[in-house]
Amino acid sequence: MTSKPDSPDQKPSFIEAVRRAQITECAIECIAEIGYVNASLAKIAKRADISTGVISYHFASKDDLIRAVIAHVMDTAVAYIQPRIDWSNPRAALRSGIEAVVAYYAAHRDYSLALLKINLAGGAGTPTEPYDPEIQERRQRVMREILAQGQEDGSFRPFDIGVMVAAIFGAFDTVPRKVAADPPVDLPAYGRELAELFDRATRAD
Amino acid sequence: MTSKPDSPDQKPSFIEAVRRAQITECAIECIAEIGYVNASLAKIAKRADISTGVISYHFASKDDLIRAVIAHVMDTAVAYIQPRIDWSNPRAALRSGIEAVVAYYAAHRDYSLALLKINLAGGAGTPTEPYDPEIQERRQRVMREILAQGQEDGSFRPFDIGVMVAAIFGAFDTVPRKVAADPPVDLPAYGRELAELFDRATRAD
Amino acid sequence: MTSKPDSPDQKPSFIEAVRRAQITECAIECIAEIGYVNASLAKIAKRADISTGVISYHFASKDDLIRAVIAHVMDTAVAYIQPRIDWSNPRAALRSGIEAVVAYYAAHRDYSLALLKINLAGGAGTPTEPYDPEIQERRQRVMREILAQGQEDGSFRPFDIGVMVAAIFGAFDTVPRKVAADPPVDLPAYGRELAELFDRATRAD
Amino acid sequence: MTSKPDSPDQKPSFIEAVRRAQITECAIECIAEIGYVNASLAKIAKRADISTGVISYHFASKDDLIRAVIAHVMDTAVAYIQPRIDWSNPRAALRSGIEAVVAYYAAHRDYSLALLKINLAGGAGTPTEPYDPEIQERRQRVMREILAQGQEDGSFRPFDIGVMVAAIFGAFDTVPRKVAADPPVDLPAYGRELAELFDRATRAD
DNA sequence: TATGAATGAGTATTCATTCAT
DNA sequence: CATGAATGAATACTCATTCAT
Repeated sequence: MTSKPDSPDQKPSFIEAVRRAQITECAIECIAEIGYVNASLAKIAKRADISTGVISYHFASKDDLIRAVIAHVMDTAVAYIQPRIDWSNPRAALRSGIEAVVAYYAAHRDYSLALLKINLAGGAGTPTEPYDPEIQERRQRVMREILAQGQEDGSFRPFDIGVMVAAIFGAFDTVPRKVAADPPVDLPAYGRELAELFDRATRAD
Repeated sequence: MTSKPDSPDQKPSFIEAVRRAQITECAIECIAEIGYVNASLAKIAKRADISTGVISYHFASKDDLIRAVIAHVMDTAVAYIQPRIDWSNPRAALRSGIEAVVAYYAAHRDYSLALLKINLAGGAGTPTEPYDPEIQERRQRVMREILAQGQEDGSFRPFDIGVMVAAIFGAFDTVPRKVAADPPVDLPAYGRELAELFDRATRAD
Repeated sequence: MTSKPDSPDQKPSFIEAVRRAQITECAIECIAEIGYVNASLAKIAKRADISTGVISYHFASKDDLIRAVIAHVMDTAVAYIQPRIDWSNPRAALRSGIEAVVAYYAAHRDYSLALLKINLAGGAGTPTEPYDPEIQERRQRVMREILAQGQEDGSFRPFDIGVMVAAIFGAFDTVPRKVAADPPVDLPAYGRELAELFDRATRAD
Repeated sequence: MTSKPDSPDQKPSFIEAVRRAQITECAIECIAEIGYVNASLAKIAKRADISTGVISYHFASKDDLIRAVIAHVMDTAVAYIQPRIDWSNPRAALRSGIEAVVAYYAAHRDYSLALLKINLAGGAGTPTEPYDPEIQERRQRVMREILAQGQEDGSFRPFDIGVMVAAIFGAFDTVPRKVAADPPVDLPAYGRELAELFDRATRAD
């Protein structure tokens, strides 16, 4: 749905895939480092040591590239986080989920930083919406499920799920800035702190 | 370091102040509406119904203007929030503080939205820092004090203050997006939910 | 209807008018010389010895500039041709009209050449339509009137007016290529030949 | 001077000829449909469902391809029109010639449209000449002969042959735009009108 | 032969900034 | 003080062409 071959889905051709991956990676680094605004195709190309035309050759537009970036980040995030969630009960799921996200952010600082910056750059035109609202939805879906389950089985108190999810992801968005902070932050501890924080914020009684 | 180059720091001159205020205000509206990226000096000037040269005359650079925007937003925020904090005890201070911030965001949607967008656009060059780290510091100072007091007098449990502050402000940053959400969000309720959330997250026992 | 000031119609400001005229003139020369396709803003700017930004400053877009070119050519053409038409009777009107058009083309070779090239460059998207069908309409209106009058009063035979007008303007479009031909063409004679041609083609009997 | 650089002018090789024909055909369609300007090699290649490199392999340059297009159109035109000319006398030849050309245009709308658009796009550099003056010469040769014969045997009045030929072809160039006009034009009638027009314009007395 | 990947110049347009008036 | 005009660099994107495979 992203790329250029209009003859629907032939074969992405090995080198094509490699190039796209390389460009996507460089774009992520660029955005993380200098911001979404300043990450021009020229700068991304220079970082990849290719000509700008190459990017246009492999991606239909800058928007197409950005969507590839988002997709890549989301995919790796899901792959990393999903198996780390302990589904034995909602409280455990929440704690492990939060810690997994922080761990992922710690492991892929550029990825999460890039995603954050893209999401807040402004997007289509509507002032309040992030780059792609559907992306936000996908990000939050699992967390929403955990909270709903916990309220159902009585392990969580009756709070507004939308507010809680927003707060949790608001907290997540602070992580990238901490990753390379000086002095360095103990990220596993950061994750545990957040887990404790939201466990207390959500649990019954 | 800010404005007029020639006369070192003589008289801010009435008209000077008025113009700066007018331009600052228009810049805020512009940034909130069309995003930091798209808020060019030309567009800001058009909104203020002045020529672009006027902006350059009163502000040394676009960066200078943005700093003025930040300063203005911060000042009004402090003026709004400060007197709304109930200092009778730390827990009351935290709750009232959180609700005051949300109320401020609700009342000055453009201000907070602009600030948020500026902070995430990429900034000076350092990868992890927002547009101006000192600004962030100022924003968080009061909240930090409240938490410290509460831990001292035993009304708060022993958590990492840095993490808690980050989480609280992460939650704050979600508010602007909710302000103009469709369907509209009940913002006082949103503030109360957040207050309850962080009260539970912080209180002793 | 053409230009940039959105505050509807203040004052075109002397220098503004001068610049627009200069740029329009250079655009005409460029298009006439190297073709509509190759007449990039950069080349037009170079010919005017200004930076490309100046063009963008005075014209909202390239399309806007082209429309200004068309309008300018049309205006001068009407001003030149209109008073040269002898309205004493349809046959005289047709002959004088044709000769006036050829004379205009001879006098303003670049203008007519530019118009011709613009009209055939392809325009909006529809394959058969010229750049702006309405322009074509305006060009042909007077000639259409003359022919209709002549058919009414019996001085012209009953032919299809649309075909005749097309043929006449088809003949006009050949003039620019003759203007600078080598060996040079006797243009007044060319005009007289065409007048004779279409007089015979149209007259009764 | 045209294609393959290495083997001077050995064997055009069957597949070579086929490919060239295919590409030429697609180029014509492209130019007719989206205009000479927009008909990039990439788009032509896409239409032919081949890679862009193939075009560059079979044609030395885009210019070379365009010349092939012109040649192909000219060849088919001659093949179509030539046998339809009634040579019994000059007036019959003129009428039948004109109707044959219009008929050809009607039958091969894309061909004539493409030729027209190429000729007016700007060409080599000389301002007044169409893409290839020699082509124009070839187009007009037969018509020129007919007119000369008619003047010799007294069936045509003494007019300037150059002017008359120009007018006739000027009229021809209006046909492609009529072909796909909305509402549709009755083209045989159009041809008959033009024939009548130029018969009256040329005949003696 | 044919391909798809790559290049580098070129496209229109926007931008922050400067400066004479 | 303010303006409008001008600049030159930067923007995303397209193009004809080349070349290793």
